[in-house]
Amino acid sequence: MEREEFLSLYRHSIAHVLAKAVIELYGKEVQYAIGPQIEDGCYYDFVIPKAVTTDDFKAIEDKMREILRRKEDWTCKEISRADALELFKDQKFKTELIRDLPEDEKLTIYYTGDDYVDLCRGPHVTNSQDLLNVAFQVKSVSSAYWRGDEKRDSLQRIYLYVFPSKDELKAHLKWIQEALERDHKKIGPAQDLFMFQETAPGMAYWLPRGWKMYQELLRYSREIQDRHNYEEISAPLINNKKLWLISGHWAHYVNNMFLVPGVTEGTEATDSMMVGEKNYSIETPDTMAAKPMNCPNAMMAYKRTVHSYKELPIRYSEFDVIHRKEKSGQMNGLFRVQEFRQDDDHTFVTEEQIKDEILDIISIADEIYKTFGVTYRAEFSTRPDDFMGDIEVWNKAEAALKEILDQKYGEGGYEINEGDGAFYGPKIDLQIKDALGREWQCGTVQLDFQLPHNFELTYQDKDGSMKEPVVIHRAIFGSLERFIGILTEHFKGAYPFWMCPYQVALVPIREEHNEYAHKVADKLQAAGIRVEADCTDANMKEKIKKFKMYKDPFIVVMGDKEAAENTVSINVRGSNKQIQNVPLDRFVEECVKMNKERTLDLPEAID
RNA sequence: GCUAGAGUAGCGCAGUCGGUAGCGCAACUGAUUCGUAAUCAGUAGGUCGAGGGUUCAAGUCCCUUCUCUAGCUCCA
Repeated sequence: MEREEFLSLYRHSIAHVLAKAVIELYGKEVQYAIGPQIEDGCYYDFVIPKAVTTDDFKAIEDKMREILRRKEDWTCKEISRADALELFKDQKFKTELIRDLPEDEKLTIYYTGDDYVDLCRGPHVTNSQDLLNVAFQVKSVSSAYWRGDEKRDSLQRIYLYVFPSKDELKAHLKWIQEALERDHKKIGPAQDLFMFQETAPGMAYWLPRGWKMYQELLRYSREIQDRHNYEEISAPLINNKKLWLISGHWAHYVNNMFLVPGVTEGTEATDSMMVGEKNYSIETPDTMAAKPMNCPNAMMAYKRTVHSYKELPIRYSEFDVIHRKEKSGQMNGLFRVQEFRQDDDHTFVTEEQIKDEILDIISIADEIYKTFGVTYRAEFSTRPDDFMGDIEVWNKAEAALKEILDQKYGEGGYEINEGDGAFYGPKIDLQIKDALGREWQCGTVQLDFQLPHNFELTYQDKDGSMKEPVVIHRAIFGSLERFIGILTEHFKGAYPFWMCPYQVALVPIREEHNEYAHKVADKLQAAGIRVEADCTDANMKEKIKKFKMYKDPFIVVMGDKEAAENTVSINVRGSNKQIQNVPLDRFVEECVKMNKERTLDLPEAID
């Protein structure tokens, strides 16, 4: 049997055992919904009269083991729709599932023993005995909405780890443990890169070391964008409500925006407005809002003057700070924050230019991701039901995107999410995994037919007629914050040389070697290398320990010998060996080269 | 927002049955001047996330609230 099938069979069967255990523990009034397998096990969704907590995990596991030891037979039966409805008449979720299946669908049910039955396609084991060697453990409990809809029932979801053997379960738990050590929320503050503080939830403080890295990423982004003829702008961080009314954000996004209420003395709050079912009455004519996106300002920058078709594409990039208010419980370290910068761009193109422009964007993405050695997965999201604009334009745009994706990743080399595009246009998202295997959207390329329309943007075409440009929104890092979070976990805090806050750390052995240390520091600095030195009277082991903690790529120790011979002794990050007797000039040269080439790995030797 | 968990010195943690808050590292002072990840000695550091309640007495029990973590939903 293939491993996949094996896992599926066992994990899915264990889910049934979990449901049976929960019912035996908490009574017949338990409502059980669905229990699929997932990457590291399975889960099952329930309505349980009591809240399940970590204290209950052991009881659940024990009950499951007890059930397995009964060695009950699993029997499968085909059943009519009517009989199924009768059988599950007390189970509201099962009833809904049955009703949603096509009339002629053959229904199967599985009995585990004779007192537990579940609606299920199967297949399953034939006797609980087959599951006795399977290793499982309750992982966690969380709330989950029935059918993923927050307006419907809130269920208790119990997650299990399930593996074919104890060893594999153990290995998996160890992997999780190691992943936690890569956690950027631990590494970041430990290396003095960034921190969070209660008075500004979801908004990072960038500390001196982290800010150096941040600036380095910006520098890299600018370097590439210059090469591709992007022009950088910067625009107001807060804008009057009028702008958001035009862009549509007030109607579609106001719940995610930080408002700056009007405070002009004597101004009546006359301008109340219904958004959904909420009445915003605090507004005055001078109500402002922090920008959650850069697009409206970019539209205004374009609109300041008339444009000829000869000017297009026009690429306005910007790195301004944006704010998005999130519901509590949604924040997650740097992965999900309320204040961040994107490597954002709005490109204004003619319809004919869409394809070439997107090819160029993808080539930029490939270049950038390759520099970091991270891999990504592309997702294509197409026209949703509530789309706006001309369906012909949509079709053309989707066809163009699809052609690019097929060409680039091959058919089936990317995921298609039908109907998942934005109401204003289709999009391509680039997803990257974190240490725990969770995927985060980083890069995004979105076509927009709506904003140019709302802002009445035009260009004058060859024949003298005024036409509407298409806007491409794109970001490669996505948000700098999220990307740095991803990189931190990817590199476990040992970043590539070129982006490290400090690239070389200097350790003079005794105070009399400080003079030589200053000379080395000056030389490196003059060559554009970020260098830090510890010229205190601490002993060298302490100095080395501190710089190891910061994961500086090169720790250079210098004593009598080095000062006399004008050389350096290099302790390379990740290795206990030293590279000795390297002439100072040769070392500087090597550092400059690594910066220029943005080398991923550190050298084992410097000849 | 929902479910569960967590919050004690800068960091990592201990604190039993409710009885005056402790350890290690880091910091500071002094000694040590050292060849590749923890030299020695001393000193200082806390409104126990915040607010309220119970009690003679609360880090500990109860309520409210904030922040963080995992997951759900939503998103870059």
